[in-house]
Amino acid sequence: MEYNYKEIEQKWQARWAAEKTFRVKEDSSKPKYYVLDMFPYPSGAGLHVGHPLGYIASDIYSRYKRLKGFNVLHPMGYDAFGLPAEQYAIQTGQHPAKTTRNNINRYRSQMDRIGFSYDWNREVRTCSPGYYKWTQWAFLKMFGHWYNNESSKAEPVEKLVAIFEKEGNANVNAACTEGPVFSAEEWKAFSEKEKSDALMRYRIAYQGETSVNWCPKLGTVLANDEVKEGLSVRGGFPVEQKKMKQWQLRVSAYAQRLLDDLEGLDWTESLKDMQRNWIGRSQGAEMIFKVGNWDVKIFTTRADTVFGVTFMVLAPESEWVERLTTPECKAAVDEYIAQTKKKTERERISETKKVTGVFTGSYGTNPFTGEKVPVWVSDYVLSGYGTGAIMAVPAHDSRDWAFAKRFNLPIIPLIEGCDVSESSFDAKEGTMINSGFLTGMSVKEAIPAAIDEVERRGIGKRKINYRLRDAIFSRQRYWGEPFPIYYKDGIPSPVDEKDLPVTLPSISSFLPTENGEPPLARAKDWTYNGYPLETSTMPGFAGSSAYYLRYMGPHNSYGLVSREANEYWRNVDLYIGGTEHATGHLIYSRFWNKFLYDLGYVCEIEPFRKLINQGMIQGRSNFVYRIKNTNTFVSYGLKDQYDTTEIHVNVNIVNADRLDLEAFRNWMPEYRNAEFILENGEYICGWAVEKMSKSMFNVVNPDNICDSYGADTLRLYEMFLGPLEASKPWDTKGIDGVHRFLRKFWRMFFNNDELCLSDGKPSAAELKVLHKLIKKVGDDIENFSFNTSVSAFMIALNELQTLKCNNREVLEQFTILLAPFTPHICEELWSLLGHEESISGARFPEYNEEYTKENTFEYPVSFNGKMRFKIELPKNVDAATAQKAVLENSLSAKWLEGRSVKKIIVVPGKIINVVC
RNA sequence: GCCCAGAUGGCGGAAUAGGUAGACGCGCUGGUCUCAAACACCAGUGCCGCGAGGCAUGCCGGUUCGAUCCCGGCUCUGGGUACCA
Repeated sequence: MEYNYKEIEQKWQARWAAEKTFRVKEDSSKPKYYVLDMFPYPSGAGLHVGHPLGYIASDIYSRYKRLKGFNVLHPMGYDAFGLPAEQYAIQTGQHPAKTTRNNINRYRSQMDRIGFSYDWNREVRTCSPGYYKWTQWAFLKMFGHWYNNESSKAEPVEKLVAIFEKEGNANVNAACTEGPVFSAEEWKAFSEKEKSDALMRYRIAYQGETSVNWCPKLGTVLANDEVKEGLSVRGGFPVEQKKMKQWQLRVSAYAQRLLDDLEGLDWTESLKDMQRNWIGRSQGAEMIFKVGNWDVKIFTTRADTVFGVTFMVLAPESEWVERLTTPECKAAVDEYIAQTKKKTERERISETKKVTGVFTGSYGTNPFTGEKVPVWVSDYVLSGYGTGAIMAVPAHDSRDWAFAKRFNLPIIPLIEGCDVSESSFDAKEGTMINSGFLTGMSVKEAIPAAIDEVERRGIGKRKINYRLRDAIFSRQRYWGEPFPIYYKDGIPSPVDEKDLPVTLPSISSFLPTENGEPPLARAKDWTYNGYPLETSTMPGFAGSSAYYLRYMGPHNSYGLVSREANEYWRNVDLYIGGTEHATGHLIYSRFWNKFLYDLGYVCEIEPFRKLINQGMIQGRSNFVYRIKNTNTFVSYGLKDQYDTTEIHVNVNIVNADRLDLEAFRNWMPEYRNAEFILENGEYICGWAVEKMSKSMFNVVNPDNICDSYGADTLRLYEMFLGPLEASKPWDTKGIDGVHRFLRKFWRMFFNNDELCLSDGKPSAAELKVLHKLIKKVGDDIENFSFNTSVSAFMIALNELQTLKCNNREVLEQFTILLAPFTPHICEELWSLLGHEESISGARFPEYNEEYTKENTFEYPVSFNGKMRFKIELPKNVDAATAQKAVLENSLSAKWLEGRSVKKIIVVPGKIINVVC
């Protein structure tokens, strides 16, 4: 009987679906385990072989955990709102809902072919109203809460109102937007609008004027993590800074908790580092500099360098600029600010080295020296960080140094022996000089001493700043969750919870309106109780922030997640996905979870206990070389003899870098009559590792691999390719070896087309092979070292083959071990072995050390210290010979001399353990 | 610039208590089977050398009886971040 993967895979995929093999329910009799994949955005291009890498790993782990007796929650869904579908809609007029549905169907059929063990009954789609109801619900909760720094948690706005009514806002310690202080009387006298505005500064979901990343090409604002190097991540369009009133989430309120709780997570250090850097905690001080009659607050982490301040700088957007600019300087300052406004983010970055700035005409007073220092404006100071104003210490800050050089401002060195003629001395080390009472201290002592003095004099205080900004939550787009907010006389008001979801209306065109409003403004009757509804929609990360909770009970209509389900499944035990979400989704999701935790809706402070980043599978492109102005192509090895152009060629008509000439001629009409210059009768293509993309003709579709090798081979091969976390190019060179292994495994069960197994007791040799494998595979899966476990299977199979093993028990256990990797073939063999139930209900074999023990013996020697070394010994060596061998042959004989060894443990041909 | 990770045959990669470097797979070479091919199986395969032997885990040094592994200093590659005061 031949290994017919096509038949086997179709058969078992159909059976799993029909028998709902992977459906799970809460079951308190079993320990739970929650394995989650980062759900995909269903793009029009479909899945390529890179996408399933993480899914295969998580599937193996899920199947393994089931064999280990766990109740495994392993769901899948779609992150279905987003820009590409809408851009496509603008181009083609097709409704994004329709293209999204088509793409999802395509994804689903591609995933089904690979044989994943998802509980599809729990599928979620972020764009379905039943799902986004809960995204809107969470938003309303955030709108209805504020962050109390005293209790370090979110509390209802009603409580805040009660405080305002009693004593105003002077003593409220909240994470909030700066604004005026008011008394209880003033609060009571406020108009509705004023009250709304005051509360808005406290809400966790709030509307506020802020400088945003505006992408004119996409017609929308973007969050910081959606912009890379001044270009939009989606589309790569330029982004500029613009002040706009936008919905925002007060993520910054949670900065410290997001930082602290990283400690308890089983994530890689590098990923935690990325989050730490993104949160960017820095400890320093706020200090007041008098400028005329004004108190200008600056933030610094180097209070110790205050004696070296030679000027001050304001951000162009700072509110101080207008007040501090003298009439004589006004024209120049206005001109400078107009120029910076025109620059895009990209230009600002690319011009990093160009130092620009302008003098305001005002002078500030150094609070320590009393000296007057000029106040400048420059775009190297950011309005969004600290106070938007700095004290400049050119001797010890490279940016200040560059600025001082450019504008000829004095540079005063403050650290003994430092040379600031060519560059600043930024390191926090050395002994202070020229620094009044700080002189003679080390920098490490001086920093806190300076801050203490600042606090003692009442000219400032300790302050911790975070780089993490509040998340901008509005998008001026159609294909996203509508906000459950309407405007009553201009006051943003929440839609009643019972009226959720606010469903996305159908509209005629997906473009902004003539007067620049978002597409939702085109919707007829976009109102709530007669009042206009918000016209922007939520960003992509809204729907992905709490989806892992919804999987716990996606059909319940009374809550995001039921208490019972949440208390059973708790949080994600294993999360697999790409690093690209390190500073986006993984921050937002943690924030969202913590907020819901504060409100008592979820029982764990962190959503994802363990996280693995699978590497990217890159494309391996192939090239042909056309001799210029001809239709002749020259093989890679001979191309240097001609003047050629390198052309990408479809990798699907290239096999092991050999071009299929006929297929090439048929590939495109222009190559119909192509001529070739071959080497050794073959056309060899050049190659390069690049991103997998359509335009480079290097996309490999998993369907093709399933056709020609089968899903089991694809699964096994993707794991065999290398460590899960490593990025690697897709290369089918080794796939035959993996396929060969499966065929060999299949043949172990048969003799002349007949199932042929012996029922006797396994031999000692067979048991040794089997139990070594049980140990190795179990350990490897636990450590996500799937590539080495595939090798272990190959080695074990070779050994069993050498032993001519056809023992039923041994092969049955081997099948169970292999089942998580290649479930189809294992199900088939399992059923041929007479089992009626799916192999997923089997138990992972128990490892028995007895079977794998080496021939070990111990005997006393004398020696101090403890060490191990290796030595070659003949088989069946006796103790005396062994000792002699150790002393004579070992590289360590010299070292052993004169020491007293107590005991040496010998394994023939292997390790000898020497104990003191 | 800063932070993180990595560098091992012709190739992907093993070796994670400091102890036979190169497992396993690909590729390549030779052989068996076959009319032939495919499949399968057997043997060989780090480099140099006819050989004995020598050299080998990016480079330079150190610790150790012994270093791919630990320490110091470089080089290069990949990822993150970018005026965050």
